Amino acid sequence: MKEIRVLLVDDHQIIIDGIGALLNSTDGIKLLNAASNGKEALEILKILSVDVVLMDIDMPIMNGLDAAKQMKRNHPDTKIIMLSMHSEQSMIRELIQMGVDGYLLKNTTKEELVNAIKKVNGGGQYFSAEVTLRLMETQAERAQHQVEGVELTNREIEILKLIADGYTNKEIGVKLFISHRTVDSHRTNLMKKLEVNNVAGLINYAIRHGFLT
Amino acid sequence: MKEIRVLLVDDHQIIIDGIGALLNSTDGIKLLNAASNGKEALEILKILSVDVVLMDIDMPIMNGLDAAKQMKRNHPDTKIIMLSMHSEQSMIRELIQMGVDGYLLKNTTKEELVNAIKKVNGGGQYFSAEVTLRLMETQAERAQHQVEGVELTNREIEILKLIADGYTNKEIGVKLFISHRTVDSHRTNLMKKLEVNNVAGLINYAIRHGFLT
DNA sequence: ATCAAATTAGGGTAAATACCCTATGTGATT
DNA sequence: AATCACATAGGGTATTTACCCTAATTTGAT
Repeated sequence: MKEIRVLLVDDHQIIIDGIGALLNSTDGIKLLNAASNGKEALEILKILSVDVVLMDIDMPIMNGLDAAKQMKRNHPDTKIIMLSMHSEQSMIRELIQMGVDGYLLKNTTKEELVNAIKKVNGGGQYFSAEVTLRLMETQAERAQHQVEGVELTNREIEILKLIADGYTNKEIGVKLFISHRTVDSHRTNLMKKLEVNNVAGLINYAIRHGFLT
Repeated sequence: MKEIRVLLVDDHQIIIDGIGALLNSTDGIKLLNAASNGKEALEILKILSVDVVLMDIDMPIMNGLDAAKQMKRNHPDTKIIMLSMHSEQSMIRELIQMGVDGYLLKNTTKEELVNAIKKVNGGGQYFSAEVTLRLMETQAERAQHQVEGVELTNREIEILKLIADGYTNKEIGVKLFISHRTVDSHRTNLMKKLEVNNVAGLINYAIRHGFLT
């Protein structure tokens, strides 16, 4: 039987080493190069033939979300499993709509990981039980702000980071040499785009999308 | 030469499996049971003799910070290496003052990990280069709110979570059947305890200490 | 039984945010 | 030339937060 060619994408070297050690001792799975962010992963996909991409969501330079989007466009046959260290409630729906084939939460075991890789390689989907649960809960309870396809401008991201760092509009204005009213405008636009209505919502978004180190 | 007995503490099963696979293939290191939170780890320490504890900071039930504090009190000979997935700026000083023997950031390699374990087992300290750098930067630039030995009450933690979820004082009051002025009192106390002065600071604390799933 | 901590709650005020609105300049695209 | 996205900025207002203060009640521990 042909080996499943797996590309590992994670900015945590220790996880690459760890999962690498796990998968290399598994028959039927061949681990290719590892990439430390989405951009690198896309470069590798241009060169190598990959069956399954195992990718973290939170990464610098290019996050897993954007990377998955591009991969599905350029390499529709390559399967993608997202491996998330947090449990991002609202993002899961977006990923599924995007066509991601699997989603594993942090408390995955070696067995589940191997199982998931084999399943998606065979054309199936694999979502851990916790994800499925959370999905239904999201559907039922929450107003589920999906915020699909939202794009923030550079200035907005810059200001979002400063808000998350605890600076007030006035302080941000001084820092960026603009009026605090302008900062307020950006803040309002951010909240409208992200469908939240206070600073807590903004920060939660910033965290989920890796704007905070 | 005697093997180094290592206890792994992490709530991410995949990391336990991964690092487990790494360390089991390393001569001179014997991996004991793994624990998924600080409380479990302390239970294991009561029973087994452990040379080095390798522990994540963000964990449910009992986080790495509190666990390390207790370990240093009850088992002063056991060495502790903190393994952090984020890069928490302000926490590092606190850990060092607490007597933690090593601190590794997420982008650690297998080599560095093994190196660190051997070094602290021999009575030394090991801090990754990035940590040292960040430490000096913290010392120079930031106001470095250390917040050492701060303890939050159950009610405070409950309210902190709700604030981080984006609820206003009024909404929290309705939820908990108390006056919004009481919520404000708790909010004020939280900010005083944590030495921050707005909701962003509170949320950042909540995240660093794993109060947010 | 007593004491300390936790939780409750309010008075008062200044600052900041949230949320409407309009409007201008700039640079890229068509 | 016209359009559009972006960044800029202000008017106005209601709400919320931040930060002082005091104080009563509850709860748990010695």
